[in-house]
Amino acid sequence: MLRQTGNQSAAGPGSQRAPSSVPSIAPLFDSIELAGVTMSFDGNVEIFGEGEPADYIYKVLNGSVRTYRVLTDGRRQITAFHLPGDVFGLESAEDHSCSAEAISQAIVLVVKRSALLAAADREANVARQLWRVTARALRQSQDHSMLLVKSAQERVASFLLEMAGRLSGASAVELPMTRQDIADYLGLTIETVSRTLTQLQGAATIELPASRRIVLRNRSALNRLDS
Amino acid sequence: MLRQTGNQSAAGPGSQRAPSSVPSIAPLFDSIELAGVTMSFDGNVEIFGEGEPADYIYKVLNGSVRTYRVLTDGRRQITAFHLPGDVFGLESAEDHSCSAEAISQAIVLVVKRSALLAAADREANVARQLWRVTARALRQSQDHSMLLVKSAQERVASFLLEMAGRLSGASAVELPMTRQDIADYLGLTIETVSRTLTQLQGAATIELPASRRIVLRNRSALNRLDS
DNA sequence: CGTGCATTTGACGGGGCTCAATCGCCGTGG
DNA sequence: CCACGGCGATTGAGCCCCGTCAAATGCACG
Repeated sequence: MLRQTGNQSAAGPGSQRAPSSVPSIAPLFDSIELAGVTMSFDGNVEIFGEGEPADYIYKVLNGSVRTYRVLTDGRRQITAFHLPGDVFGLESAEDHSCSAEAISQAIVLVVKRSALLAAADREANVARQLWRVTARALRQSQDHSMLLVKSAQERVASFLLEMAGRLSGASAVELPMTRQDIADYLGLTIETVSRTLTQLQGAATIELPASRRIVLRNRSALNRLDS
Repeated sequence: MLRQTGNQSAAGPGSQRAPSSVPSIAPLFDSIELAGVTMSFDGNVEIFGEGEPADYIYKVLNGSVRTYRVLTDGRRQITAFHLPGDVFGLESAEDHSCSAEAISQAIVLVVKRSALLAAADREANVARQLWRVTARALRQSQDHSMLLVKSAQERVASFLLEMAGRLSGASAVELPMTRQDIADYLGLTIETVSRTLTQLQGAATIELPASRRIVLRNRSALNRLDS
């Protein structure tokens, strides 16, 4: 198993190379022999930084990744969580508009942007996939904007439903991220997130066997809050 | 001058056709003879609705357009304002993820989605432009998300700077939208928007000769608030 | 068992929302 | 020319949700 840790920022494929052929399943990365390189990042290690040249495009194979921006006063806003199968880092501009960090240990497929764009020029199918993935990210970003204007209860309920849908789809969720991550994603404080969760637990809407583990007891109540 | 008003929703090019050749300047729409159709919409008239099939892609030639979503409880969140030159309605999915309305009278270039996608399949250059425009919209959506976690003062300051940059770039701005539009864009109430503006006027940061007209007196103070 | 970090819980204050009244602008008609 | 009505915008009063500050609890690891 390959492992590349402590690799700070501006992560192009470094010394460790993947065992050549990676069975890429994603629509964007198959049909082309872009055979990227896989890299592994420890938790809280930067994958790329805001403002850095966007020379690579990434796909989560394992683990989870957060992309975020930092305001001048230090507040951090997480723009998206990326789970296995998700593509991130697609920028049309030269530079990344946000930073990316592994949440816990994550294995990521890395593809040279120039190679992908060249392939897109050659094969219309690749170009179409590239556009679809970007358009889907746009829709998700808009979904996220909708979150940010709701009440704390609505934001937390929406978040739980989103995560339950993306991780397993079952009613038991093993969250990969901390309360601080959740708070920065929802535009709340950790205290408000925590209080809202215990409040939902008190209403028998959810159950909290462990801080990272959440069981959805009453999905319709959550959907009602989702508004 | 062509004019097509009261055209409710699901707006495909209707009976009125443009005087054939439209000098399209936008990167996305030139280099192809997609010679779309221009349509005119009165203020507050729907151009397309959320959930409707996304059969067309649009570009503002004149006037301004808002795209928005409505939450189940009736709250409206404006996702973006589209000014002359802006492209909107690009969806990879079959259906529109939001609704679009003209703010005041607006003239819009309409291009069949299938034609644009076919052209993208034939010409790599078109495909690249399509991707670039979508990626830029993604970045703008993320910028918008950053707005929504700031304080009221910061949101209004950011909004004024954004609009000043997009309309003219000068320090005098003639806003096309109402206070309600601004509030729904910033995730605030009209009262808070209004109070914040008068507050900024009191601090000699801006001037309000008319409710729609705003003069930026102290740009650096606004930048400081923008945080 | 002790240390460190994440999470929870509590008390309190303030920023923005709600409800309501007033103002200002503009078009219409007497 | 002015009165009136309608609508958008402003202003005021009160309250509540959520942020802030602080302390306690739980949990993993040495």
